[in-house]
Amino acid sequence: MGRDLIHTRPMKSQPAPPLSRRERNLADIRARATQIAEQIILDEGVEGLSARRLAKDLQVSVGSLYNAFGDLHQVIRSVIARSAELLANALMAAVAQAAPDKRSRIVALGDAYFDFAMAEPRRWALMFEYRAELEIDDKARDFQGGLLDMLIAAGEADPTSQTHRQFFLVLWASVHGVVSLATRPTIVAIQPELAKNYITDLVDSALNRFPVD
Amino acid sequence: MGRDLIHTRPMKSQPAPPLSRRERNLADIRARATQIAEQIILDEGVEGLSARRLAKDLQVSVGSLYNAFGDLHQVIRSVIARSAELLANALMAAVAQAAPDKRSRIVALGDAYFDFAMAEPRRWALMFEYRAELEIDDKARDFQGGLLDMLIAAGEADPTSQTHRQFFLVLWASVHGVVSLATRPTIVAIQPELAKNYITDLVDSALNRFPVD
DNA sequence: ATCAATTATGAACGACGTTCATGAATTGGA
DNA sequence: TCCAATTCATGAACGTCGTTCATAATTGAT
Repeated sequence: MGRDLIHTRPMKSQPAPPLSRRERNLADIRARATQIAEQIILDEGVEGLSARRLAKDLQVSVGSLYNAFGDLHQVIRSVIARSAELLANALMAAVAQAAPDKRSRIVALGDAYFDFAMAEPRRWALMFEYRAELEIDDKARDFQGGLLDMLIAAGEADPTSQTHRQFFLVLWASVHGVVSLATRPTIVAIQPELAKNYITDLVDSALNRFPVD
Repeated sequence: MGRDLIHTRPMKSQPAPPLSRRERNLADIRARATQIAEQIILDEGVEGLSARRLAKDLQVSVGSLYNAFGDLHQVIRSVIARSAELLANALMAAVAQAAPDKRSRIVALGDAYFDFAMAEPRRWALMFEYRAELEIDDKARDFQGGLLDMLIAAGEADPTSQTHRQFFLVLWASVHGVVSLATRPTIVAIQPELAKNYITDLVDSALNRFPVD
C-alpha cells in the first residue's frame, strides 16, 4: 500500500529543530495517521474508520496509535483541522482570483464553498454535519468565525458591527443550506449547475438588502 | 409529482381486520420499539441507540427485536418516519393558523420549521443530517418533496413550474441552512430570537424577487 | 555497558450488530 | 379435541469495535 503522493516523511536530513527520535517518530505517526484516516473517511465516510484498521494500514500496533493520539476522536479532529485549512485556502484563493468588486468576491466565496462541498461531500459533512462528543471545540468555533470574517471582509463590511455580522451570517447560512441539500442524495435534487445560480441569486438578493453602504 | 406527505401506517391497530395474536405481538413490539428508540435518540442522539439496550428496555430478547425489524437501521427508519409525520403536522398546523396572505403563511412555515428543529435538535438532525446506508430511501425523498409542495402551496405558486419549484427550493434551503447552523453548538452562534428575524428577512427577500405574481 | 525512562506490542475487556440452533408457542385442519 | 406444521422467542456465539494494560523492547545519557 505505498501510496505516498506527498513527501511528508522528512527522512533524516536537515535536523535544524533538534527533534528527538522519539518525538520525530511520534510526529510521524500522527502525520501519517491523519493522512490515512483522511483517505478512509473520504472513501467510505467516517463510519469506515476504526482504530484497528488505521493501525494496520499504518503498520503499527493499536497501542502505538493510542500512544500518539489517546483517542480515535483526536484522529478525526486532526482530519477536521486539516480540512479546515483546505477550505480556508480554497476560499482565499477564490477571493484572490475574483474581480475586485465586492459582489464578485462574495459570489466567488459562495461558489468556492459549494465546489469544495461537492468535490468531497464526505469531507464537508465531516466538518459541518458530524455530530459527536467533540462538539465543544473552540478551534472549530474559531475556524467558523474565521470563515465569517473572510466573508465580511469580502463584502467590505464592518467586522465590529453586530448588524453586519448577522447579515453575512445569514448569507453564509443560506449558501450552507443549499450545499446541505445538494450534497444529500435522499433530499429533493438540486442540480449542481442550478445551485450556482441559486448562490448568485442569494448574493444579489443579500447585497440589495445590505444595511447602509 | 403528487405524493403523500405522510405515510400513515397505524402502528397499533385494533380494528376490523382481525389481527392474529402473532401479528398483534409483532406490531406491538414494533410500536414500542419505535417509541423507546425515539426516546433514546432524543435523549442521547442516535449513537446512544443499540440493539441490546433497546431489547432490554423492551423486556424482550435481541432475537425478537431482530424478528420484528431485521435491522437496527429499520428501527431508526421507523423513528424517522414518525418524525416526518410530526414535522408535517406541525407545518400544516402552522399554515392553518397563519393569516391568509401568502407572506404570513410562508413565514409561518419557516418559523415552524425552525421551532421544530430547536425544540428537538436531535430529531431534526436525525431527519436531515444523519448519514447512513439508508441513504437511498424513496420515502424520504417523497416526504421532502411533500414539504416543498406544502411551501409552494403556501406561496400560491405553480407546482408544475420548474422555475417556481426551484425558487421555493432555494427559500427552503436558506431556512434549512439557518437551522443547521443554529442547532450546531460548535458553529458561530445564532441566537434563536434573531433567527426568527433572519427567516422573516429571507422570506421577504424571496417574495420580493418572486418571478411574476 | 549499564540503567532508568519511555515506547511498542498484542492479548484482554466489555459492548456492539447480527445470526442461528434450539425449544416453546400458536395455528389451521382432523 | 388433538396434532403436525408453521411461526416465534431465546440467548449463546461470531466477529468487530474502542480502549486499557502488563510486558517486552528501545531509547538517551552515563
